[in-house]
Amino acid sequence: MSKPETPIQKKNRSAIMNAGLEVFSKFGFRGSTLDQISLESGLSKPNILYYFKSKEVIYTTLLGELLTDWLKPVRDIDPDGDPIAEILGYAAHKMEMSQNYPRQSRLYANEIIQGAPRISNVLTSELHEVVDKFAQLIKSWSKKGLIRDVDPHHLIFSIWAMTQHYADFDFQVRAVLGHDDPFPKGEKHVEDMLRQMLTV
Amino acid sequence: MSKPETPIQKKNRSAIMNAGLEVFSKFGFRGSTLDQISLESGLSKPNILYYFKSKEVIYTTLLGELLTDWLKPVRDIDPDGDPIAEILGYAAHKMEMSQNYPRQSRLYANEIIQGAPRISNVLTSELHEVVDKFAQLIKSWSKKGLIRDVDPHHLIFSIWAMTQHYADFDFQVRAVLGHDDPFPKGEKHVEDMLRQMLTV
DNA sequence: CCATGTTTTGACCAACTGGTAAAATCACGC
DNA sequence: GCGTGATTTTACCAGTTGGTCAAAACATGG
Repeated sequence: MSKPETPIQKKNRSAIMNAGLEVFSKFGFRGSTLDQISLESGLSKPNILYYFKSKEVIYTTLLGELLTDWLKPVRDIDPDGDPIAEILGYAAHKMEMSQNYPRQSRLYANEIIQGAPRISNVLTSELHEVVDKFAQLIKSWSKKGLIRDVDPHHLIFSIWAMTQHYADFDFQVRAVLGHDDPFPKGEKHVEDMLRQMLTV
Repeated sequence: MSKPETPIQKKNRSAIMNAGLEVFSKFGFRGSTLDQISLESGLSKPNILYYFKSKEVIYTTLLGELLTDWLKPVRDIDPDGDPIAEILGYAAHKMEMSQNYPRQSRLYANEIIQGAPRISNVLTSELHEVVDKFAQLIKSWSKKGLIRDVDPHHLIFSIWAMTQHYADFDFQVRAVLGHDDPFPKGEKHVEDMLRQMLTV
């Protein structure tokens, strides 16, 4: 029914989304202003509000899109695949996301640090559920002796932490490394780390 | 010369520091207001500015204290100690800091996510230097065959990431775990992970 | 209990904030 | 090239923000 989107709408909406991501990922919801988004997108403030009815709607739209992308790769893990390949594949995927979409990662980090005021329900329902399922799968792999005996939840936290670190703390990582690019080596390191942890 | 601090100054300054930490760690510099700090500390806004000349001074004072605490445990690593014990000890220390001082960790995370506008010089000088020294030490341990051959810088990133995750993403961790307390198990997991990674 | 320095408050300000309303401009099918 | 709806702008508003200032209240040693 609802949406025959004109090309100009498509263009402007996406410009706002992009500018919003840029600004919100740096300063969080409270620290960001419509003027910043206006400057970044090249659209006037009232024009932005013509496409999104409030600052909050821009923010929550971004968060919504993000959560979908965030949960998908967990759901895509194949219970019948090779355990170590599946887990390493998931980590590699997250690593690519950190490399190619660091702003999304920082937006998410900002939201969680604040106490996830706008997505706490998703965390306690959808995320909780999806992660529990993954954790059970890991447990079952352990029991079958296909991987080392590990705490599944904390293993998942480690994967998130290590991979997202390259996006969220990008600035620090580069400051410490100097001119050395973080990525090829970081990816190998994370893979190595997980393989050591999981190989029986 | 300068500072015979009266008890009342001491009390109020520390109340402001504490309130500032509470607020800034949640909302970052831009997202925080003096009114919030005023409410949190119980001091009126002009009274706060009587003790610190601006919002920025409160923030940078907090960051300064933080960086000292942050760098100290890296400097305390004993080059002549047992390699695995030293590295695991450092990780355990960071883990305790995440448990006992999560707000500091989140304040720092917020600053880095923003691109570290107020501490980039410290990162590229002091932190860079301290970390390089630690990395060299790790490298030398590897060469002597005392630990596995690992990328020292990325190992350090992993330790930071895994440990700080429990502070920065506390909300998510608890949402995923439900009622299960993150800490005793998280600590064991991180230790296990690092031991597997480092043991030859 | 007074004098002096310290601490706190109330009143205020200019800049910025998210958002509105209506008029002006534009795009496009006819 | 015209009319209609989509888009953009201009002008504006009320609330919030960081910060100032002078006066008031307080503390404390003599």
